[in-house]
Amino acid sequence: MNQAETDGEVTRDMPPRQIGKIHEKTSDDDMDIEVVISERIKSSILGGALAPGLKLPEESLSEIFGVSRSRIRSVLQRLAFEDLVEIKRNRGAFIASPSIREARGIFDARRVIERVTTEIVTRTVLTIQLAKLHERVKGQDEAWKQGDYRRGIRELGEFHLAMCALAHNQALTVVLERLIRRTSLILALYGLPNAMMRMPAMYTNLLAIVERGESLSAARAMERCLFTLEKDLNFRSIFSPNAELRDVIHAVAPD
Amino acid sequence: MNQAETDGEVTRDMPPRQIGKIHEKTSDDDMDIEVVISERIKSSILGGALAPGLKLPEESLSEIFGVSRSRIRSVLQRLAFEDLVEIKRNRGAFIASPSIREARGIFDARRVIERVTTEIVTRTVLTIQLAKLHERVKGQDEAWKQGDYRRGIRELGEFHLAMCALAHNQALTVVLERLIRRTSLILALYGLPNAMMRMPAMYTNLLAIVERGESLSAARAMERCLFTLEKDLNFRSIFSPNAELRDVIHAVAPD
DNA sequence: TTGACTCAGATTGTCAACAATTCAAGACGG
DNA sequence: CCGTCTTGAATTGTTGACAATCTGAGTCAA
Repeated sequence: MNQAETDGEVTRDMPPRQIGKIHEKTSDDDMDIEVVISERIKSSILGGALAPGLKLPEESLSEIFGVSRSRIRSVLQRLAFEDLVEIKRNRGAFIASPSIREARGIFDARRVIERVTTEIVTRTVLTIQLAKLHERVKGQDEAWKQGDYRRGIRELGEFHLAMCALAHNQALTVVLERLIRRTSLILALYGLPNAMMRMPAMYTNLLAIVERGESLSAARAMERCLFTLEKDLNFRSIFSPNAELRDVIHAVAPD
Repeated sequence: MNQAETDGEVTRDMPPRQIGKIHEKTSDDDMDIEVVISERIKSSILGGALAPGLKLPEESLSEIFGVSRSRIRSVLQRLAFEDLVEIKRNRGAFIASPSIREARGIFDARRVIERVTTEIVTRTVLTIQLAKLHERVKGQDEAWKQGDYRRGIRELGEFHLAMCALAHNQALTVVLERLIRRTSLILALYGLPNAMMRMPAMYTNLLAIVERGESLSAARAMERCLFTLEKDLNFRSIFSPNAELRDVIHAVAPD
């Protein structure tokens, strides 16, 4: 998130008000090419199209996206900071492959954080503010039913993030965001679609408890959601090991 | 931490055992120059020698350290991910200047996490494992008394990190590490040396409670430590605004 | 056959020149 | 005097060429 601020238009200091015409292209959809590429690769990884440990050669990517290698290099650097790829010195970038142990640790950490935030939210939030969360659950449900695994994972992550955001602690939200990214990768690599379909019901239940204001119970319900997600991981997923990078990435529609 | 793994010797895959002579310079203290530069700048910032918001021009740094601009560029990128500097597109890198609001958020987040980890540690740790923590407190005490502010802050951070590490949750430790880095910056910029001198006593007290195994009480003591740190911030510290970058950075001994 | 060495081919790391952007100072008209 | 536009120096962004490094196949002796 920190890095996301430094590129694109967020950083641009807007003048307090428009005084005459300043520049011609004030409305930039100039969206940074590096962000686009990075999102594209991220989608491919999170869509489960790329096997963990797969190498991402700079030149292949630079040809695929039609930009110079240095640009790709910068993108890979960014993805490395997001823990989606792993850069080994003089050897290149590879799709990250989180271990079982690491996955367990991530879920442990999330339970610690989300237990607390859920409790806070339950005590402070107004029912109307939960509308967004209900939407996420609905979106997630649709996604699973349509077999859109990638969207399902995204909606699931955004549900948790939105919930945390209601606790109004910026630092915790940033921290959780990182953990959620990592979780999304884990789900993409090792999650079981069938198991996922049971999640929306659990989230609906969680929201009902939140609305009733039962904070401790809500915290426990959140913990159960996370336990369920963790329980249904399968660390022996199969990937097609020799798929062509170009085909795989092109096959994934940009978000 | 993720990034720290990708440079230096950690990444190098050592052969399972030495078979004859492989390379001549097996013992490399070849330590990556970028790491050195990055540590140097970090020291200057955390030593409080550089004012928040100060610009870090690529060329000045490249002259100071005698390396090409691209190297500096990469270093600044890394420091940006560590939240020590802020990179604004087309405008360069600046020393980060966290706001009051942000500082409060950081401490809130840390209380949530460290409350739990302290409780876990108190329930599971053996007294002998606390030796390292006692050392940190001692080191911190010495540092404050000698007026070595930078070391004091470092020891303080490492105390908290070491405590968290005893809870054996890798993911939480990584997350806390980030928050501690940010806290160190905040203390360097806005902390009051006099107020800091009271900390070692508080930590000693905390450790005593941990040793007695009173987990809830320990968690509360940890919270009090964090509250005290937060309370004694002074957001109007004065910096010498026109110090020469070269002098300031050279004046700081590398760690 | 095994293990150590050698040597291309491929891939990543680094650099220095060039292009694009920002920022501050000055000119200009109202 | 205020706001706008112009201009140019300073700074950052980008590129393509070159250097350093890794990998793996092939060679050779034991």
